[in-house]
Amino acid sequence: MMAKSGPPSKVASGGSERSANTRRSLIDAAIETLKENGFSGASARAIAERAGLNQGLVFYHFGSVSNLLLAALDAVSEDRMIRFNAAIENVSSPNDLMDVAAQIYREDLDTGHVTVLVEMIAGASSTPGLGAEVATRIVPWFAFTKDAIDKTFGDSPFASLLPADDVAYTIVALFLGLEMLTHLDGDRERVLTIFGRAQQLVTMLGAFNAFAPPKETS
Amino acid sequence: MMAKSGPPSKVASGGSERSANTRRSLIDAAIETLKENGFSGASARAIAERAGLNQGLVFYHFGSVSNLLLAALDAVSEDRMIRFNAAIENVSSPNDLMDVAAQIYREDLDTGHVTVLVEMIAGASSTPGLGAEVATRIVPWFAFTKDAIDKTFGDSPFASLLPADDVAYTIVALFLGLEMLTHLDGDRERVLTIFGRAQQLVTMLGAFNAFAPPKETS
DNA sequence: GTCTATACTTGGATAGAC
DNA sequence: GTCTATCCAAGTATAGAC
Repeated sequence: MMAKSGPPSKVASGGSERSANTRRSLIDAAIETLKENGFSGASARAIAERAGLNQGLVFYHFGSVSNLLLAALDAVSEDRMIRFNAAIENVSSPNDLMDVAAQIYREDLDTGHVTVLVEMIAGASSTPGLGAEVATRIVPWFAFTKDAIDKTFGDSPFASLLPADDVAYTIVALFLGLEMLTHLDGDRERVLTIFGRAQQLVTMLGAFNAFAPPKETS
Repeated sequence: MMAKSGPPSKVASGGSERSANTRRSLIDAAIETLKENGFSGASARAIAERAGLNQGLVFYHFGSVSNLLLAALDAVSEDRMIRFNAAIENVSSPNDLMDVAAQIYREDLDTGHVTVLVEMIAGASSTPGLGAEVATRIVPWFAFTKDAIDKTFGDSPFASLLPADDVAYTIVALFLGLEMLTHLDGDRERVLTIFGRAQQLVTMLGAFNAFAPPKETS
């Protein structure tokens, strides 16, 4: 039987290596373009130029600019989830979690991965149907955050008052908002000091309620 | 002496009433377009069409699309500041403030005013110089939030641990993030219950620390 | 002074080349 | 199957009409 025709399917199965390389280049360029020029600057031409490829390839490989941007969001999400899961692997106390949260925030600022998410959310209202696609792709971020909270604050007296999924929703919102503001004013340090204060607060409340007995890091 | 020529100045002084009306129509249409179609959908054509005006008027009255969008942001900010200041007029306790915060959030969801801000922040990276302009226009939001915190939490024991301006920065970020997520998933109720829980928490910590003696609303 | 008709540029999408 | 040349729509901006 012969190889099938038409544009390559979303799944990478069977596509030639050349095709896969082109797709990967476009996705990488899309991520960079979203970070530097935002959603409204992420045109097929701008992305293809950055990748050194013909802009028509965007439509051949992904069908539309929106689909390419969603593929870029998928790539970023996957990358982040692997990193996040590794980061909370050995975390058990609220204090550990605060350390990890600050570390992750610092990384996100450097890599600009949250910027991609922010731009996609903000840009979603421009194209019918895009919002739903983006919404689907955020679910893992909520799930991850909720797990991290359960893992560390699960037996705290606050747990009954504050359902983990509502807290997770709030934390994700806070990350997005802080990313936006930091991106705008360029004041990295401010948010890092805010994380420091939050950590003090957690420590204080922990000692107060005796749900997080002081223990040395590691 | 004769009336001066050229495009009308930014300040409304001296401009004819007709000019002022046109400008106002364009600004209103720009706000609506930002809310419904986002930054990337807010083109001169889309805005002018919504206003029932020729798209060339955008450039005559504002010089560029970016300038019109900034004027729209100014209008929204001014409107919100008036409302905010009225809202905290008679507020003194943390509990009152939480009530007002929830009320303001509800209004913002209805009017979509925060959406305008979010879209402008996210869209700022597309055009050189726009970010700085937007940043300037957020300053009053921080200032307002800080004042509200000082007014209600100023004599709380937390005040020394958490500087009001850092808290204000965080609260603004949280509002922006919650707006984004709510806009995306359409789940109004979720955030309102979150506000409810936050209020419980404030009450609890207040009683705990005896800085907010229970008092009936009004 | 205000606005419209027109010029030019960029973007999305595809027909056809390899 | 992969990619490029080309087409048409949408965007910004201005020259010129009123």
